[in-house]
Amino acid sequence: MPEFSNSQIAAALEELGDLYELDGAIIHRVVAYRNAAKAVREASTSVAGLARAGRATELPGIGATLQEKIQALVDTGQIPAAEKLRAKFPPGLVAITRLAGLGPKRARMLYDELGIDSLDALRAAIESERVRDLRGFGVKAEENIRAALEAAAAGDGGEVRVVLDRALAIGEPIVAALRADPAADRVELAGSARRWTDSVKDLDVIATAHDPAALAAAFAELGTFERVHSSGPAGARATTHSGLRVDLRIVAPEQFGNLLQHFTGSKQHNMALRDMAVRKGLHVSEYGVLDDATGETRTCATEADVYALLGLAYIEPELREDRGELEVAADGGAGLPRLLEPGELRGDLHCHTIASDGRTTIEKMALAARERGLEYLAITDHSATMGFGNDVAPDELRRQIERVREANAAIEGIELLAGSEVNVLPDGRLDYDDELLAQLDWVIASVHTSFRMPAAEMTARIVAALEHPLVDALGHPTGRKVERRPPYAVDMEEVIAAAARTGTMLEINANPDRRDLDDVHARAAAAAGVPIVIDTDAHWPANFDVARYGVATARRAWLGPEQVANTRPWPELRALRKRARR
DNA sequence: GCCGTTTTCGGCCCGACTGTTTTCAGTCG
Repeated sequence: MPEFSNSQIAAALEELGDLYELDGAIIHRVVAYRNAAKAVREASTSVAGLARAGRATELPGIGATLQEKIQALVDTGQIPAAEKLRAKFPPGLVAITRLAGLGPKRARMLYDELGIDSLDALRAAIESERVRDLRGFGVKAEENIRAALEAAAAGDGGEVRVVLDRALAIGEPIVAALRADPAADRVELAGSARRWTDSVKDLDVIATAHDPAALAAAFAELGTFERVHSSGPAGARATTHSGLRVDLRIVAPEQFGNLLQHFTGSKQHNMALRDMAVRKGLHVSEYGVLDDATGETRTCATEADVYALLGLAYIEPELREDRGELEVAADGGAGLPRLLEPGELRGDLHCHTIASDGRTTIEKMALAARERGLEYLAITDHSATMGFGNDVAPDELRRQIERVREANAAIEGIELLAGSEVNVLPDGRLDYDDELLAQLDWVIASVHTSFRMPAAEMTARIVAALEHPLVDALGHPTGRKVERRPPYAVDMEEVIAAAARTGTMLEINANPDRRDLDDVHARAAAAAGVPIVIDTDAHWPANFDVARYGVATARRAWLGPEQVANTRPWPELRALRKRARR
């Protein structure tokens, strides 16, 4: 029986929740499965291992029943209840619940009354106008289902998420323009963009204004939009030329804190927050906080007031994911981390030049890094077996080391380090020999080939690289690309344990398309005592500006400056490398 | 199905919108 990963267990629990929902279970039971799936997905250790030891109940939202079901899954490969329900409901039924406007209740009605068990069967029923006669449906419902089916067939039925840098490239200028408008008072980007998630579905902007209608009109007239759906004193709603939906909400100043808190989310954070509030007789919404004791609704001009009113310490937006932040904030807030700030990174340990697939010279990269206030920069072109740009064969690397030393002597104000991003071969070996690696100041090992190896082999391959005495850090550890490519199959718990054991650092690659380690893994790695490095992987001078996405991932991982190695001056960081500690 | 400085049983976030209904269920965020 191959080991189940946390994400596989989480997917099984999600599916079981969906099946119970179709089966008509009370919603709280369904929600319990979804909460459990979230807890499993975000757990910092192997849930399969926990379940086998009978300890999965240590995770929030997992009790005796779910412990038993997870144990059955990891021991036998299946959950009996899921097998039974799968036999009861055809897989096409779940596809129907995914259509816009249709949920489990209505899908079940279609199945029970008309035998509709697939999208094709649903389409046929719509064509023959049989759906309109069902209780709770009508002609309008048929029209909406027809549109949802067409949207699904055209491929735009699914959720389209935009990687954060593209979304901010749209959202930040909108906020700047609105702030500059004479009608505006306060303007803030809210939503998941404010929490710096990897990608977003839409943008939410929250504002106060002394002339709301004028601000909404100014918003509607920005050249950014292909279409403005609505505009009035309460706000406006529009879609950009690139298809991103942007909502502007304008609110009275005394309610600004409530609205900003609500629309910053996350949904999970807000649900847990409201649940905590209810226990104190308080009811939180975007409009205020209703107190059962007085029957009055209090409004808040700032978010800090909202949290204070609930007896909570202020929680930074990046932490609002219901990953334990509320419990810590309720306990006085001393357990909330002092998060890393962008200006605290002193160096960058991963960039490329024309020696491999970068687009400019060592000198130009050095000047760009210095301009951004960095004290040191490692030049880490790809190693010999890479197909990117010019291969850096061993002799070429020797010349590159010389070039770095010369540039370092010529350029004041920044220390240049000779490094390499060395490929980890499928068998775990590196493609330079140790004599050459030992001449480098900094060695990053990365996987760039054979992504589809089985998990056990990939894990062994990466662990072998971590055990190499001259590997200082592992680059983009899971190989994922945000919204484009899932991580390769690898046991990250084992990788993190190996990094901790060997004293190898793990990278948060700041490229917004990577952000790898992700927030969950970075938090687990830091908790295991692994030093984190945040690198831009810059291929061009302007790429150094992506550092903020790496900082954001670190903040979402609860990291402070002491856990991020490149907040230290180079002499201190140099001494942290395992080769210096032997 | 989970959980408890109200509770081991009886709760479980809140509001908007839609379309179908004669007062509300289902879906969505």
